[in-house]
Amino acid sequence: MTKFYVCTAIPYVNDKPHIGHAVLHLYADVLARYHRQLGDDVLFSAGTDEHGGKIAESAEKAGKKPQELVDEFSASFKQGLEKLGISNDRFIRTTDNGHEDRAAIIWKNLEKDIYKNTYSGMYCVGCEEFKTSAYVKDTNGECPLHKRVYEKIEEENYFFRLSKYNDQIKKAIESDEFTIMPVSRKSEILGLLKQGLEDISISRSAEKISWGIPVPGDATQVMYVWFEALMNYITVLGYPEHADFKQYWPADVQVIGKDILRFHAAIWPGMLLALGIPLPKTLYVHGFVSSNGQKMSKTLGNVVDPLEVVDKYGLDAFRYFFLRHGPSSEDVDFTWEKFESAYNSELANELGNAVQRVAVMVKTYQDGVIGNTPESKHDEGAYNQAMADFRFDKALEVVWEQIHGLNQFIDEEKPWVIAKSDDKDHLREVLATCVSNLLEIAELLIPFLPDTAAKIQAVFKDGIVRPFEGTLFPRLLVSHTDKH
RNA sequence: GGCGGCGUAGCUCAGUUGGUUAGAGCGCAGGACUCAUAAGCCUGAGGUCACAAGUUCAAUUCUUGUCGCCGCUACCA
Repeated sequence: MTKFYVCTAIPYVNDKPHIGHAVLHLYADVLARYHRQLGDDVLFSAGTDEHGGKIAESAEKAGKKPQELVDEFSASFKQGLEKLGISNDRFIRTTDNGHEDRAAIIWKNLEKDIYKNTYSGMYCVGCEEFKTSAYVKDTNGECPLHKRVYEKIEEENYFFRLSKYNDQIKKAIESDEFTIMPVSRKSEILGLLKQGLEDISISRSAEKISWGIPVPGDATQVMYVWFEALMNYITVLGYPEHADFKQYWPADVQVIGKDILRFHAAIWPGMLLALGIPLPKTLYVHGFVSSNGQKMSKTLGNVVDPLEVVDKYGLDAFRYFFLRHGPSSEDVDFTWEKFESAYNSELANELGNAVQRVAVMVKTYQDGVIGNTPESKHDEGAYNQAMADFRFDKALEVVWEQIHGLNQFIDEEKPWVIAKSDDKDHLREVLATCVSNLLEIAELLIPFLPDTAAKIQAVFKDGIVRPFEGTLFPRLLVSHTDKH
């Protein structure tokens, strides 16, 4: 049995989950479901990143202990995943004992490439990152992402000899031994590697940032949160000794957002090389979700809550929109107008209505009896290729072509005309063909719209049409007005 | 400043290893039908393929330049 290990970046939990997190997990979920359907031994891991100064700060503001704060936020992330139908097998928290213990082991195993040095620089607590002097100057001394002034920090830190692995990483990426998708991201990181990676600071003074995993053997330092968070992809498998690690590593796909490419395509592979374990096979990098072409932000007031969409239109409609209209471009643009248009024309009119018209005809003309369904097998090459390329939009396009084909078939055959003749056999044959088409479509939809696929199967499965309550994707009558 | 990408029908995009009529979806218009969630099906609409120059028998597709947009990165000779 082929194994398939997919893991998502673990969100930093100093705020509630947003639509970007939803999309991240959605893509990984589709891969997981697709590979389960193929019969692979799938492990899908997600989780939350919970240490660092920013969380300590948020906790203080909220008058809570860091642990309380991350317990709350982590729980809301976990709950969010459930509501989005994310089928992750594991949920790791970087405050789990298992992760903390194993992070210490990893640190020890990396020690040949760790050294102490004095670091001095401008630091943004928001980014948890030191900034170059040029960048500081460019941004007028204030982080544009977090709207906060940089702090000058000078301290002794541990450093990781990342520069040592520059060429190995580059080679692995160039040769696609470590594949980065889409290709534009591959060239982006190769550009960076061409300039050469510098060693990175991987610890912080425990005095300043106490909310972190202690550096083994040095109580004055805690691990830099990013350095330690990256380890989750193997600590969740029980690195180094657990059977799961041997079974599932290397990851077949790691799914991340474009903002953290550098950590996953440079630092993380450097760590793995230093540990002497294989690199992930593929890194899939997705874009952001914009709204009307603009970045979603609280100040603009255009933030869309994924759960609001799910509550209003249903889970599968949410999944559909981002899978069909997402991965084709750098960023997916969400507007209620676009969403509703896709919902009505593609889900309600084309798919939902096709299911309805077939079900009703079988019921009306044949008392619900379908009879023997012929084998329906379209060429799924394009679909599978699209899945291999992470082009979920293209895969769905293939499915929708098939839906269109079914609607065409119905219009050409005109079962309602046949029904008026005496040719019962022909009618039965035509309708059975429609049903087998729908069952095949349902099969293809399983990774994308699991509930819808199950509903379609439930209606047509056993040779008779089972009544189903309600409507698959009821048409929306009222149009939502987008606020600007 | 460096590296990379983009600019194609009203909108979102695909495509051309250079060559008679440049494609899809949405939107729009028209048509035939009625099983269905007033859904579905069919047809059509004709865009200087950013601009300029160059290479070529021939460029939207190659080269260079200009303008505009975006991503990464940096201040180095």
